Amino acid sequence: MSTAKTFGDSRRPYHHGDLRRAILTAALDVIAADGPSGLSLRDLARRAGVSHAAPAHHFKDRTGLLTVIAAEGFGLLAGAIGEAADLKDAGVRYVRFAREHPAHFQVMFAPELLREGDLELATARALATDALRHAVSAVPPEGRGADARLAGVAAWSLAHGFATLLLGHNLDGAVGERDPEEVFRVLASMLFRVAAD
Amino acid sequence: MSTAKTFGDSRRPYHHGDLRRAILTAALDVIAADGPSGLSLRDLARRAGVSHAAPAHHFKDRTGLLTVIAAEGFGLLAGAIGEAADLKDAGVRYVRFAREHPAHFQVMFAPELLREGDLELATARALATDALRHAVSAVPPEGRGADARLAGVAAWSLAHGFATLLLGHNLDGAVGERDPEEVFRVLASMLFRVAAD
DNA sequence: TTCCATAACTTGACACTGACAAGATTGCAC
DNA sequence: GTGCAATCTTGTCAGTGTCAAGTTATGGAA
Repeated sequence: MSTAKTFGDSRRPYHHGDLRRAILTAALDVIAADGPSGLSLRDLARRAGVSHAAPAHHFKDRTGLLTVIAAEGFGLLAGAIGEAADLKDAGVRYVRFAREHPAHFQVMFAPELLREGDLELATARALATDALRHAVSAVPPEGRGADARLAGVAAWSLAHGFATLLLGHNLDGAVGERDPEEVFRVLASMLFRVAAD
Repeated sequence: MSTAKTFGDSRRPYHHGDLRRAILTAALDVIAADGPSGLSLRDLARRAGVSHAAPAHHFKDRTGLLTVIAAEGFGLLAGAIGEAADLKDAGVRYVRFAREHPAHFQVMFAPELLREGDLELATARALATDALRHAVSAVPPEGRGADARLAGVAAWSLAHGFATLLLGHNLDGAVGERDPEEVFRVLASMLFRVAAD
């Protein structure tokens, strides 16, 4: 009933309660700070106050943990892009997602760290690409040149490159004090002049 | 005189001869195949047929090895972009560089794996950014909107995003059988209509 | 309420890794 | 030739991922 499962002593309960989420959030912190290479399951276990083998029960592997994070990321991204008004807005939301969820973003595009066959990952990724495809289809044909598919590739490349360079601090000088989203709006306008501002 | 320094026996010589380069190329192979996370100094030592601590003498660290690779990459990239005729060509060369040197490319933009204070890295990176800046300045003002700096950011973002997504096999479906460089040319044309083909 | 199947977690072990220290071997300048 | 510095080896340590086997709690059926 009370918070302490065991008698009123100082020992922590045998069951953590929400270890899975605790490890996930700790992992996101570590990745955002030091990248996926700085991640250690044993370190996450220590942060959560559990034994070194506890994480394996929830995620099987280091790869399993990262795969869950990637799938979660694609789900979040799909939700964000799904609400976009037009393609430029989708790009802005893509950049916003990368800035708000840098750990997810990094892991999502590090295929060598993921269990590529994972079902949840595949479905979440499909959701995100569908959302992108839908945003592309909303652009009037005269605004996107001959090939609609290439317009999508262009938009994705621009947003992805901008987000990646931003997270890697490669644009600190160029962006300066300006809001990165506003800067990206300018770039997007260069790409699709029809759907301007 | 002969290739075998020691008597005609089967034992390898104490000195490798070109261990530094041997380890570098082995590292590039591993990274291209499995990413930087798949890199192990001991594995590289085994491939080169030397003891496990030999690599440390040439690169100090795992970080040191990766920093050398990144610096080499920026040097190669600067050389490639420096020969570009215009900004679109610079973008094409950027994409070509990423495809021809995927290991370099990955490491160059993984700052958490690098010794950021390293001098050779800083100078090589400065060379590359200068080459990019120069390519941007060659675009006529009416072709690049108000801010020249933003035109550079747009071009860099587009090329970087396209290259990154390409290496991650995120564009396999969209590019199909076409030559990626030709596809990128189309994307670049969308960005800068003035400097069209 | 009792009981038990199962989920959640621990303990222990093994092979592997990066890093450091100290010693052995070799080439090269003088 | 001789000495010195660069190159490479051997040995060791702490840290990591992963597996196997045991311990503890939980939830539902009887």
